[in-house]
Amino acid sequence: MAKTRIDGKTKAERTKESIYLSAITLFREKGFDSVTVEEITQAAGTAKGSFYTYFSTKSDIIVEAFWHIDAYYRSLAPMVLAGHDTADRLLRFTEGQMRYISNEIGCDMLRILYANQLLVEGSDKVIIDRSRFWHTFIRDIIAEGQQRKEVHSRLSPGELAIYFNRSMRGMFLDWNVSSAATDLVEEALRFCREFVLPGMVVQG
Amino acid sequence: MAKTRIDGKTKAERTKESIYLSAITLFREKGFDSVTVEEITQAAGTAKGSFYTYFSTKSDIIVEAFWHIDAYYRSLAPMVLAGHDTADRLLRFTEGQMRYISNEIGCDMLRILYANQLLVEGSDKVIIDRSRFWHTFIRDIIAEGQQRKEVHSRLSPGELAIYFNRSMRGMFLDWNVSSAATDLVEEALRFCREFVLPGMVVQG
DNA sequence: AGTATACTATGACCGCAGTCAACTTTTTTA
DNA sequence: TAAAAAAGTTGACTGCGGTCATAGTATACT
Repeated sequence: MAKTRIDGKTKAERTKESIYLSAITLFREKGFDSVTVEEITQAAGTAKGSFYTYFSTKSDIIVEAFWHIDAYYRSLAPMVLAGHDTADRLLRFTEGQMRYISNEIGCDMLRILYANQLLVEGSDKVIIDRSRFWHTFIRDIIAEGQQRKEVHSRLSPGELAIYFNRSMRGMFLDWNVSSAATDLVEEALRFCREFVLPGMVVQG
Repeated sequence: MAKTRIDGKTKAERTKESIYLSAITLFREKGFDSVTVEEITQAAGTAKGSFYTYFSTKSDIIVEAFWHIDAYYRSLAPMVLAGHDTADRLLRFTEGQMRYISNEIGCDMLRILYANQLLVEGSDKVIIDRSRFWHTFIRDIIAEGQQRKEVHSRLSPGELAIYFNRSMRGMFLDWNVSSAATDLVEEALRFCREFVLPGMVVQG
């Protein structure tokens, strides 16, 4: 007998989703640190122990949320690909990304994500995963750039994508450690345009 | 009346140092997570509460240790400045730095440091502090490079130093999140030589 | 010296993330 | 459909980082 489904979801799926949604809502309302796991499960109508059936740490909620961000990045694709050359495309993507992170995600959630990725071993490393759209999209833009002779080819597209995204992670880190003291979009575009891109794109 | 000193140190200084040394020793022996604050203070011959008279979190011990690292970076200066051009110098510094971090500090301590800098607000942000030798030394190398026309001058030396070091923080982050899956020295030199420097130094 | 003031030390206590053994419900097996 | 196995649920419990009121001890003041 197949699993009983309500609204197309098994009981487990519904419990997990309920916990996830309660958590996200509470984090937004009160901030990560001011929410307890007990509070989350109470809001979700279940017991504390159930949280750990579906998530291995409190911050895993945020990791889960970041796996979903690719959907947003995908939605940027048309606007990004409308850029007339590789540098323009990478700048467009960066602008969209930074705007989303600083406006929708926020410094605090990014902070928790990065700390999780550093401290929690064995968890999926969403920030460096190469199967994410963030990576493959940048890689494909670079690959096309190389074909157009707009990007140097001392390195493969995959490697260049890793290095480009690594630089952006450095940007995120600095922004976070400085407690969002600067405007992320502005600062990232400058960093990208003046520092990162000149080494990638042919000429300037 | 001046403070009573023993071995040139006040009582407070001796207590703090004793706690610091016990902590560092225990972290090395058992790893950060397996050491409790109580254990540290016991080894230091004092009470748990005293730890928080001198340090505001357990990980502050590691932050303290990182302020001292500049002494090591300083010792690298002659070897670095023997480099025949700016790119060579930056590579030499990077090699020394990465070798030190991966051999002497280790992935785990770096992990704790970065997590601390992300999570603990109000603490001194040692990883991005611009008065540190790490920053000023790189800045000065770049400034000389600009005078020699080896480095482009779209950006000031200070800004270029921030961007260069930001890239290295991205490197540290990736290395850490991947749990030191690659050789830091090798990977950082490649990243630096093939990706970061080409955008800074004139020509290639 | 004797008192006031600042600095230093203490450990019981608190809050919360994370664990776990017992329990309930669902699914599979026969 | 009944028994066995697996999946999901529970909340009391543990361990530890961090706090705080209290106590102790130096230094400064008169």
